Amino acid sequence: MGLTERKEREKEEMRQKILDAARHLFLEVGYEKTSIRGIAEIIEYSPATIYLYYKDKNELLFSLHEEAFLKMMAELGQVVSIKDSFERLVEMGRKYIKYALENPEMYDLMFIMAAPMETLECRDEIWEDGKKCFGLLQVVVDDCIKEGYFNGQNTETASLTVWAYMHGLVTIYLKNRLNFLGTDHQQERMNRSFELFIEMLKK
Amino acid sequence: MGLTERKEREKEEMRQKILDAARHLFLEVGYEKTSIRGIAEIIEYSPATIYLYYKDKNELLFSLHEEAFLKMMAELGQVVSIKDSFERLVEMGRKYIKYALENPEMYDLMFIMAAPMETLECRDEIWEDGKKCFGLLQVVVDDCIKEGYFNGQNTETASLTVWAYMHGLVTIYLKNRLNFLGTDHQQERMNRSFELFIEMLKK
DNA sequence: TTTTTTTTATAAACATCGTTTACTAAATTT
DNA sequence: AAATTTAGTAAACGATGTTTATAAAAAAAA
Repeated sequence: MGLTERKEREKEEMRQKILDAARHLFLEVGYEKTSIRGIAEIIEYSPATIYLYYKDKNELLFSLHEEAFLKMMAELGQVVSIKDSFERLVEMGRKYIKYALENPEMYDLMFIMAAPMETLECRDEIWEDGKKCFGLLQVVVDDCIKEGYFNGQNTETASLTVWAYMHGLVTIYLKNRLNFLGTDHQQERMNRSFELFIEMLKK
Repeated sequence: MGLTERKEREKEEMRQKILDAARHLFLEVGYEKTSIRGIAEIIEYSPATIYLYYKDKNELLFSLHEEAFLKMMAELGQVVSIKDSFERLVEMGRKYIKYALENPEMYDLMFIMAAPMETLECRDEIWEDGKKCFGLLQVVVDDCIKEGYFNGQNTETASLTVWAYMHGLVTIYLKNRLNFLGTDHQQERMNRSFELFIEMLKK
């Protein structure tokens, strides 16, 4: 009779409403200051209500982290239009850096924070978002391998190596560990390093 | 009359006592559960007393992070005995991985957490520990460059590239972002990647 | 040796936080 | 219309880092 459907829809709307508030706070004031109480205030419900829609804060953060992956993958996916395989990989790297630097809080959530991973562990699921995103990289790396790059290494190893470098580069910067080099020109130094890495990949 | 000296010594002893308790809790139950109250209980003083010796929790974590750097640098420094420059760099990489995997909480404190860096920012000092540690790497990389590696790149760029890769590799693993590959054999996959990276450095 | 002053320590409180419990009011089913 | 399920909340619980007012101990000055 369409009643359970309406209920289901309303429930989903409420979840979305909570998520919107969470995202807003997260981007506005950062992770540290994003509280359940703060979210509750924005949506004008009591804090306890949030627990009717999300098991705990970790689950909420996990949902946010899923959203962030969708956005990042949409941006990384744009490189399909590039014909040359290696140039496709290079551009993907650039877009990865761009995303990380423009969305530092989300990047943290996706690849550093423990919270979202903990919801997976207690249900022992696999990390689907990470797997899919890594898959995106693997496809491009595989194309490069077919053209003779990475001298015949297997796709997974080569992809992991590229990812590790990219991730290391952006997190060193985002977590302010590049401060001992002057506070200026840090991004220039990153670019130089990125170009060297690209050269190394060319073998 | 040696009185101020004794006072100074006692003050330093108390700071050390607090630091010992903090380190103990940190290694025992992890960062998340290390609280000022917990530290106070161990040393059998009131929580407020700790604030007579450390400005805030960040400063305490900063002291811990300094200790961790001393230990890491002692371990990385062992490679001086290796004659061949490139092999010295490789071994340094292995030791870096080893340290990170054996001291995950301390590694987090040194290179990921915001807290210790914040004590620097409010006094706008430079990050001496990071600078020194990076210097250790630079010396080894520079020796490699002199022997023709990194085809004539400048030392800083080459060092940053190596560090970024190493840091990325260990943090992806430590922060459980390698879980989508089976929960087993993760360290094997890291080793394969490390070896590929070494090959890439050989140009 | 008193008396004053400085240092050291703390109990209690403040303002947060994530989360749970007991309860009410509204919506739905019978 | 009565019984039952659902949605929402106020208040509390047990934490957290930190500050303030106050007391006790130690050192300096008288």
